[in-house]
Amino acid sequence: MVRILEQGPQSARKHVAILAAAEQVFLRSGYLGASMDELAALSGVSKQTVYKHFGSKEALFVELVTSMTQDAGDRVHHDIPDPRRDDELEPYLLDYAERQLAIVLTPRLLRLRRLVIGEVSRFPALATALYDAGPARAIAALGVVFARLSAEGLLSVPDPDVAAAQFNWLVMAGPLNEAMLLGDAAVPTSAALRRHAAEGVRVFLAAHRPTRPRC
Amino acid sequence: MVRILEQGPQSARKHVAILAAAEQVFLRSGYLGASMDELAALSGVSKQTVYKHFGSKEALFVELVTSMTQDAGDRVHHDIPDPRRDDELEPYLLDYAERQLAIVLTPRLLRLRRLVIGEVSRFPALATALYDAGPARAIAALGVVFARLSAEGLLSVPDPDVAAAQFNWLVMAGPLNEAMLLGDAAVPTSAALRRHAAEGVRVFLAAHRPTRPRC
DNA sequence: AAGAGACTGGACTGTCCAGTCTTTAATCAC
DNA sequence: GTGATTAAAGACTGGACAGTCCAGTCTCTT
Repeated sequence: MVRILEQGPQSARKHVAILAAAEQVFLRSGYLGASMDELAALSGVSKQTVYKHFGSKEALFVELVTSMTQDAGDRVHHDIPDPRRDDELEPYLLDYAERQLAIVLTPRLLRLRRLVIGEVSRFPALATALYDAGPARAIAALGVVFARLSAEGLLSVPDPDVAAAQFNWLVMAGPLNEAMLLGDAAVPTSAALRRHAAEGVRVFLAAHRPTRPRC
Repeated sequence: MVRILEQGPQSARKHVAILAAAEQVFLRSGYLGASMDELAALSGVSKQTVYKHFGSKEALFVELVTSMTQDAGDRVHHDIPDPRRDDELEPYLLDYAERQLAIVLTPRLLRLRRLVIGEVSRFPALATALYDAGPARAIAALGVVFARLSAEGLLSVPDPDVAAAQFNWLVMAGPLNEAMLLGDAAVPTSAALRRHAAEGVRVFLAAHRPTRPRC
């Protein structure tokens, strides 16, 4: 066999090939619907090799889902700036909302989410991990920012974490729940998402901007 | 329906027994994980009878899910009063929010939702039906109310349907998404849900109450 | 170059399952 | 009461699938 690209040791290459095939097969067919035979064929590797690398269908599934979950969670929390002045607040929230929407509404992640939700009773730990790496992490990070903004008087929130959760869902919930049930094709265009984000930010700021002295 | 009744009460009893067993088995094990043998045994009926009544696993699943979806949708929209005066507004929204939360966060409906989401690619129509009977219907109904309230000056919303969606998700999204991923045990107590609803209503009204003349 | 370990292909086991078929029991007409 | 019709029970079929096994080949390291 002539190999054009020698990308490191064979074993490592097969490992990632198996993971790539697993992603495709599991996301398409679900946990029970996925066949290890098909998966092995798709990764261009023998079944034995799959079992050598991952032990069992269950273990492969768990490893795939946790790694996808971690990656996605990390991607969201990558170099977010911090608003300092009052006129930076709205653009900051807008940017944050658009960024989060763009990532979470990726077809790949939507399918992952559906898969994990459908398997909650079989793999509760995977769902918890997704919640922690997703909404929980995002809300916590936002809560920290809101707490500071509130202390500095740029924002008036009684409870920063509550406000963070409200902002998060105000922006995310509509498109996310639509996408969950109506399929990947129901994800709005990025222009529509930008408008949606702007409406969420507007309401949030209308409720939480510090009251200015009257008259 | 008529056909069933014509076949005598015994047949009708078996029909509902099968549906009850199907609910239990499908909600516990998922579509692929559910076994028709187990389902038949649980309903105290032979497999032949199951197939006589429903034709196939797929047909039984579709009928079960659509009927549960319809029932749930109808239950939410049952005798909702209408706010007339300004001081009725907040109690109305609170009551609506609590009611909606109480119904949607039922373990039975949560499991149904997980099941349907997990089967989006296999049964897209079921998911669409759930979206229409759930969020879409709730938001549309709320939009009508908000439009009237806005026309009467009790509320200040640029777009009633957008506001309705925002209110809906402000109230529902947090608990619902938690429940989706963290399991039925993660549903807050009704007291906690009442507080959560109150916070949602507070923010919504802070953003949308008509501006009063100052000083 | 050579040994250690990874990989292959495919056959194989045991299990499970949707859906059907045959046999048995019940129900009706007369 | 008897014969005909219908429903039910559960055995059965064909196929799929996770995971194992094996004999022989290939790849990496030293």
